[in-house]
Parts: sequence; C-alpha cells; structure tokens
Amino acid sequence: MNVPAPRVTINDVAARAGVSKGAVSMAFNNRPGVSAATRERIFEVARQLGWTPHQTARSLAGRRVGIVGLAICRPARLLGLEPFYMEFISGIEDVLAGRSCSLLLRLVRDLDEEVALYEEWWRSRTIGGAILVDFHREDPRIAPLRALGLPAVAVGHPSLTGGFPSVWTDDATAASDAVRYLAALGHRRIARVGGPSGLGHSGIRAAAFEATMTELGLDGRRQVSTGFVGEEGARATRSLLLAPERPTAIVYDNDIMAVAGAAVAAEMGLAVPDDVSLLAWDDSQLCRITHPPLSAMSHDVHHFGEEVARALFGVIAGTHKGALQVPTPALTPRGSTGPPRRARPGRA
Amino acid sequence: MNVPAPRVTINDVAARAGVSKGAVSMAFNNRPGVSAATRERIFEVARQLGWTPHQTARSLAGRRVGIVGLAICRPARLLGLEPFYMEFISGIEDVLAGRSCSLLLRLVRDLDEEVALYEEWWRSRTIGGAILVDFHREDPRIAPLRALGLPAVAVGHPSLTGGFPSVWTDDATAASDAVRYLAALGHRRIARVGGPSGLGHSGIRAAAFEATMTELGLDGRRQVSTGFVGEEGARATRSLLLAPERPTAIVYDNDIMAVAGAAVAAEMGLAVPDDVSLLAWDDSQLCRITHPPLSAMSHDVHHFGEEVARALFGVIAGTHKGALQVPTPALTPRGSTGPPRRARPGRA
DNA sequence: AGCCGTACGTGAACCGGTAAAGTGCCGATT
DNA sequence: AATCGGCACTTTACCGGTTCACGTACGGCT
Repeated sequence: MNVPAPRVTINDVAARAGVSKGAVSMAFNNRPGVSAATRERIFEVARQLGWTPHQTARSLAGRRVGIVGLAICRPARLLGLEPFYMEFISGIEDVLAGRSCSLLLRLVRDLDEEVALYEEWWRSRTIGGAILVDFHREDPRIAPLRALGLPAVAVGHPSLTGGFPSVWTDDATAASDAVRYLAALGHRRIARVGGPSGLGHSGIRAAAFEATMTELGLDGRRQVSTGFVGEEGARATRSLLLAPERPTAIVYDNDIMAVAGAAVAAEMGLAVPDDVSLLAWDDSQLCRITHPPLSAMSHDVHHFGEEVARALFGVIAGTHKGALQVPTPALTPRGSTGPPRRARPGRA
Repeated sequence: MNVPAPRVTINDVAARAGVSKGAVSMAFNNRPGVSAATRERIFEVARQLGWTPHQTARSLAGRRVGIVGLAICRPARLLGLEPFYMEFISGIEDVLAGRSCSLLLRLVRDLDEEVALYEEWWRSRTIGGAILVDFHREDPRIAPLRALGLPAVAVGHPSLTGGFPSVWTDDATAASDAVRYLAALGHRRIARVGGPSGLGHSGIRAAAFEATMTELGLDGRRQVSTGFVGEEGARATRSLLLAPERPTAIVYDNDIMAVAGAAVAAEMGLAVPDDVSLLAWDDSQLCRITHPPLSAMSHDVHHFGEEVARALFGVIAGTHKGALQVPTPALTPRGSTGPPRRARPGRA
C-alpha cells in the first residue's frame, strides 16, 4: 500500500510553534518539561495543522504497540451465529478505545494456524499483546505461545490456561445452578447439549452437570456434545426427544442451539415448556425473539470483554498475573422453562 | 505497552550472513540486487534466528501500511445478531491474509464518531485504507472522508456512495424478484419489514418493492421500517398480522427479523406458510434452524467481503475507481413460503 | 590493453517519532 | 560570591527497517 500524500510531521508543528520537536513530543505525551503556556501553544498549532502523532513512528521509537490481537478459531459460518463474540469484542473495544488502542481480529481455521498467526504478529511486532480464547484440555497453544513471550491474557478457567494470566467465569456453578433450577421445577430427566468435548468450558459444564445430577439423585441424564452449530443442536435435540424415556428438560451450551432445539420441539409437536423445558446459555437477543422466549443462563458478556481488556493492560504493565473472576451466569427465566406436564414428584 | 524482550533485528541477520542490511532488505522484499545464492543464505540465517521483519519499522520506512480499517456503526447488541457481518469480515480477511494485512475493527455508536475515528486512524497512519459500509441517503460521512483523502472502498450502490469506488449488489432486482416469486405463488397482499428508512439499501429495496407491487397490480402492500432488531421485527410482524386485511406474505430485510416474525406467527397460532409466508434476507444458518426453515434471498456474503477487500487494494494501487457489482441475491426456497391457504386467484 | 555494461552489494540518508543527556537561566542556599 | 537544584527546553542518539546513489569486480568487445 503506497501512500502519496505529503504529510505534516512533528517538525512542522515544532517549527511553527517555535520549539524543538522534543518539546512537542513531551507536550503530546503529557510529561513534565514544558510550561503550560508552551504546551497550549503547541496544541493550538497542532490543531491548526491537523497533526496527530504518527502511530507507526511512535511505536517504533517508543517500543509500545497500540494494537491487541485476537484470533478466533472457528469456521466463519459458525462464528457468524455466535452473538457472544460480537458482544465480547465490543466490550474489549470499549476499554481499548479509551487508551487509543485497537483490536486486530482474525478468524483462523485451526489451532496450528492460530499459533502461527500469533508468532507472526508478535515477531513482526504487529501486536503488543493478545487475547486467547476457547481453551481446550491440554491446549496445544500453551507451550509455543509461552515460549514466544507474548503478553497475553487467557479467557478460561485457570486450570485450563496453563499459567497464562486469566479471566474466567464460574461455569461449574452456573451449570450446577441450571440443573438445580430444573430439578426444583420437578424435572428428573434432564439432558444437556454441550459444545465440543475437548473445549475446556464445555468440559467443566459437563462435569458439573454430571456431579449435580448425581448429587440430586437424578439418574435420567444424558449429555451430547456438538460443534456449537445450530444444525447439530437440532440433531442432538431430535435424537434426545426420540429416545424412549425422553428428557423433560434440556440445557444447551449456547443460545443458537437452544433456538434450533425449540424449532425441533415445534416440529415434533411438543409443547414448550409443558412437554419439554429448554434452557439456553449466553443469553442474547436471540433468546427473546423465539416463541416462547427462551430462559437462559445469562451474563454480561460486554463486561466480560471489558475485564479481559483491562487484564491485558495489566499483564503488559507487569501487574495482573493471576486469575480474575467475573460474575457467574445467572438464570433468567422466560417462557421456555416450567414444571413438566405430568410431574410425578414422588417417583424416583 | 512496554516490550522488554531483546529482539533480533535485521542487523543481526545481516552480520551473520555476512552482508549489509540493505542486502537483507532486498532479499526479503524479493527485488533484484542480490544473487540467488546470497538470497538463499540470508533466508537460511533469518530462519535460524527466527527473524521476521518488524512491521512497524517497515511501515515507517516504506510508507506502506498493512492494516485496513473497518468501523461498523450499530449498537453492539444488535450487531451481535447479524450473521452478515461476521461472514463479510471473514471474506475480507481471507484476502487480507493473503497479503499479510490485517483488519482493524471498531464498533461505533454514530456516524460522527465514525468519521472522527477514520480521521484519527488516517492521520495517525494507523490504517492504509478503509472499508465504508451502511451508506445512508445523503450520507454525512462522504464529504469529510473525501476531504481526508483516505483510500477507501464503499459498500453500497454507486448512487449512494458519493463518488467513492464501490462494491454493490443489486438489491432492487432482488427485492423485485422476491415480490414476483410471492405473487407467482398466488399472494396478493404482501408486506415488507425493512431496515431504517434512511439506510440506503433499505431505501432501494423499499422502492423496488413498491414499484414491483404496482407493476403487478397488487395494491395490498404495506411496508414498515425498523432498526433491524429482532424485537422490532416481531413488533412489526405482530402489527401487520393484526391488521384487518392481513398480508399473506411478509418479506424481511434480514434473517434475524424473519426469525422473530416466525415466532410471532407461532404465538398468534398462524401456520407458516399456510396462513402466512415468510421470506428472509441475507440467508444464514439461522434460516435453517427454525421450523419450518425460512426461505431467503441469499447470496455469498463471504465472497462479497473478498471482492470488497480486493477492490480496496485496487483503490490503494490506483487502479479500480468505479463500481464493482457482485451477484444479486437469489431466492432459496425452503419451507416458509408457499401458496396462501385460500388463494383466490380470480379476485382483484 | 582499454573501455563499457551489468550484476551484486555497500553505506548513508531517511521515515517520524521517543528518550535521555545536555544547556542556560533563575532563585534559593551556604 | 559561589554553589546548587530545578525548570524549560534543546540536542542527539536511537528504533528497525527501506531506498538509492555509488562502488567493485567480472566478462565481453574492439
């Protein structure tokens, strides 16, 4: 990309303000060394000339990069359907913008590509830090990225993030809460449609689901793992609802699969919530536009993103090393959950 | 953001390869001036040292920026629900990645903020070019951005983009096709739930809808404009379906509103498509997970994004000045459209 | 042998800032 | 009066590349 335009530089500003460029630099980085009057004059001149410090030059000289990288590893068609990420990103950006930083986003196909991308970004100093998401059990990205020395904050439970400073939300408690809520309504056969089994937070939810069901003495449980796609959610729901002892409630790992599940119930002529209760995760507007609207385990994803961005600045600054917890998803009851039609509370 | 790490630079590579840094530079930009043997040796050394040219230094010296800006002006909650953008972005990135460029994304709240952002990005040479989307009638961004001299490609019909090189899809023909299809099924009262009336492509579709209805002699038309949100789509649908002479078919401006519309139909006890046919726009997976699946005016959004990115490189290179058209959205019939229940073809 | 053209490289001058050391001036301290 | 600390700047050395004018050596031609 070639840029033709003749640009106004710090020298022009310095000359016109009658000071050295060092003074202009100090003024613009608001550091001591220039009097209030001079500072004001410099700003005025800069304004007149429409000058803004050249980011590139600034990074080069100051060894500071105003760009944060985020690679998301999922096929695009799928990603497009996850309201989660857009909200998450907007949270990140709110914080970044406050520090004149920007987010560099890339969609990658697999973890190898992701690692290669981060290496490239970091080696070439395109980014000053990164946000790592979607941790897997024994995530293969951990070793190479740690070796890189790339400042990064991981989104996920500390047990998954291999020593990277992390920001996480308590999926275990939330999953457990979901089960308890459904059990309290009288459900005994509860199923769960989860994400890929290798994915860390899906695994955590799966384990918590299992444990809580056991604790409550409910044995009519069944879990299915999917790729987070609507179609798979539909397939999983269909197979669950066709089973001999079909569940009276289903918990989904995101909202898109829950919506797909609701469509399947409709298709099979089952009433929601009378015949089957549906509970979504990662509440988004999507949950409010179905009929009936979907109950969901909801949390403030935007805020989650903000905390992650703040944590990243902490990492880069050398503070923040540990794990930061954001609020646990809480139940937002809507129309898709209710007591099972013929609840027989007395039965085992 | 401070970076501590001691880095290997072009000098290290040059020294170790026994050449000057100029030679290394030439080798890495594959330009004449170094023999094949030397070039090979340089690459080998660079590989050993794990050296990648420093992007920042490169941009500064070469006056080339490998970053493209995209500001999207919509509230985040809404954006999260538009599968369109994620696919669009992934298309853009596929092309960018091929040229080692990246996409800088920012969500803004209004057009003023967007203009300010582009000015900042361009002045500070953070980006080398931009992609402009969501053109309005008499778009207020046109004048200030043209004045900036920012290389940009506009997404939208040439009549809207105020002289910016553009990439567009024929919304008018598509809207007309949608109407003709429904009319052919026997529908005479067709409604349309559109986007904000100020938005260029919504306006174009609205006009085409109107014109085609007139041409076909169908006077039972009604159009509503919304903010693209699911809830508004639901509200609009409800009010349309409650009207005395309710439409037998509704065309939506995106898929999320169509999904919301389907839920409303269910809520009102209307059968789709017997009582009312629904037609979505910007086909995405969302259309396939409802029951019945939604017919849609679909097009290859990923490809759209690719073309836009390619056009931007064209703009920056000085070629591509005009308008580039990508394929017109075409009807993908699914279960949500069909003949009206009591089609009375003979009636006016 | 003398001259030229070419291919391969070198070296220094940038690119537009930042940062740390240096300079001049002034009031306060000893 | 001489010393000193501080402030307000200026100077200068980078940051890590790119670019281009300028060697240098070698082969071919006359």
